[in-house]
Amino acid sequence: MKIGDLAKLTETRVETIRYYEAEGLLPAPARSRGNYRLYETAHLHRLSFIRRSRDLGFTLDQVRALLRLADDRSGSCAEVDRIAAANVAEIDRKLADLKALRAELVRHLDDCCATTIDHCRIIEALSPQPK
Amino acid sequence: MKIGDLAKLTETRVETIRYYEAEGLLPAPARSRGNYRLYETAHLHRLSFIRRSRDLGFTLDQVRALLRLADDRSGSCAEVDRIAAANVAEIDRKLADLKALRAELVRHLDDCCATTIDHCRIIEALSPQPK
DNA sequence: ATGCACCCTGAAGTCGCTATAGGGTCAAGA
DNA sequence: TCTTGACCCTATAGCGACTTCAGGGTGCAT
Repeated sequence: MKIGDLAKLTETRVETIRYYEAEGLLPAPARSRGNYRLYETAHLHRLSFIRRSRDLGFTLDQVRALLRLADDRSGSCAEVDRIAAANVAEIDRKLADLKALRAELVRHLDDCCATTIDHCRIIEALSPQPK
Repeated sequence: MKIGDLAKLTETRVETIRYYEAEGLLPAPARSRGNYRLYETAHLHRLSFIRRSRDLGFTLDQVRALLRLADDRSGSCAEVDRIAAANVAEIDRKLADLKALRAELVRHLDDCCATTIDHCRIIEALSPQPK
């Protein structure tokens, strides 16, 4: 399987696959006579795992750790849980931040009567000295 | 006022202030005999505006636009509203994504009995071929 | 004169890709 | 046989918004 086929199957850009290889996330595959990368099913599985992890918000470093952990089938999954829980905690922080942000922005937007800058509540909210 | 003082007043790192200057967001201040940057109150106001905007999730490009708009006190604030509304829309997209992410992660975490990798629901969820 | 906190510049590093330049490979069609 | 076109290769630079680093200079107190 060539890189373009793998890209289509995993909905990953070709450049991203090469990037993962350079980053050591995906093992370097065999090469054809014409120096094309030739992938096996194992690569497809590994790349799918990586993409799925990324979709769930794990960083590449976390993916690296998850891959390492997943390879030891008899190991404890406590560390996996820890990584996933850390991810949830991180998401919760972002959610809280974004909600507060949104509330503040909407408040100013609602206040703003949309006339001139001089009376714009948004600019006013951003300015250090209240008019 | 030296750069460190300005940094403290605005809770901004010194390097970030210099970065804003290089990016044209903050005008270059006068210099002391020893080549230290000497800031005026106007700089403090402008930097506060920038930081507040960044805190509200605006990109540096948006901040640039807001600063330009804010300078024309008699102009219309419709454009300001547009930028803020775009920001809210962006935040809403991020919120939706994060909520979905969180739900999926938590679901797998709840399922996981925390024994070995071989039975770990999280690893399983990430793996392409269900065990 | 020495130490220390602060300041300077310029360049490189961060994350996770994406894009660009400049080429090579390979199968099908004229 | 030649050419077209889709695909592949490497190496390098770019993105946003900073942060870090290397290698110095300044200014004040002891």
